[in-house]
Amino acid sequence: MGRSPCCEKAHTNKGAWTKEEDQRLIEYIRVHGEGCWRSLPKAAGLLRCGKSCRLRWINYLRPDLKRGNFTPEEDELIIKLHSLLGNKWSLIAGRLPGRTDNEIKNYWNTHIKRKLISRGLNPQTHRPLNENSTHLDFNSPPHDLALPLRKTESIEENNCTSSGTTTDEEQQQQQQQKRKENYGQEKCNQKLNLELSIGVGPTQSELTRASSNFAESKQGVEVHCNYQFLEVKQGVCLCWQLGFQRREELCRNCTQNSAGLFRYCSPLDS
DNA sequence: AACTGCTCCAACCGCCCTAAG
DNA sequence: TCTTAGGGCGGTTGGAGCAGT
Repeated sequence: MGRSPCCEKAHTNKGAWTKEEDQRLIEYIRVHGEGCWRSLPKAAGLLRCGKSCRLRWINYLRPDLKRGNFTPEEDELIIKLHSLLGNKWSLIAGRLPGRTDNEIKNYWNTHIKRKLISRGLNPQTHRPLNENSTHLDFNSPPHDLALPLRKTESIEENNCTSSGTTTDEEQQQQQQQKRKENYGQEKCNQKLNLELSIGVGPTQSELTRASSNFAESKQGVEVHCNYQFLEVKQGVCLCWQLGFQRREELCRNCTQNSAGLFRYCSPLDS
């Protein structure tokens, strides 16, 4: 049994919004406020999916949106935040008032990627393009790591292909693939208590202090973040947890603070 | 003018998470 | 504890607009 669709697709409009639809949506939200997107279209007299209404409002109609080109300061802030957060566009957008995750995502894909490449940097890793990849890759588990089956993983979940039949080997491959895909997320969600933070320098005292917030100017765009810190639970080197370090002892990338927590620390610009 | 290729971005899709029952 | 609806998110797509030929 699959999930029921979010709306009756046969009776909804798709594609570009008309001015009339925009006006109806704006007017409805002005009177009733945001919320309950599923029932909104009917109440507002719109032949649209609730999700579509939400997207239209959040990405285009919201009155607090800042339209227009990104400033160089915003460019740099996005780059810095991406180097820390990866493709967490909503988190990045949260640091750029008036910008939406969709807008930033599009801008990243169309402008900033190229900008970084022209600087000789890999847009995903923020490291030099010609450098051998030795950084922490949160999306790939170590090759030799035996990954346990998740509790929620069922055979039914994995044994169907588009043709409807699979061999045992295919099933195993699919399960392994799925586990690999889940690995990075799982590491972050379950085993690591990651505290992302941006600081101003590499010293130990600053490491402690740097669990803090961004150093922001009045406009919230001037950010000093030459280093990235990832903090993990007591007594375990982060690199070991991720499988990049064979022994639990401290590796060269991690430092231990006074609370016994291990931090991964690497310069963003290196 | 017509065609082609490229860029940009609004919108959609499908999955995941979470709160409520 | 389990199920499900609803919201949120990241990845992808499609089409409008523009430049080059």
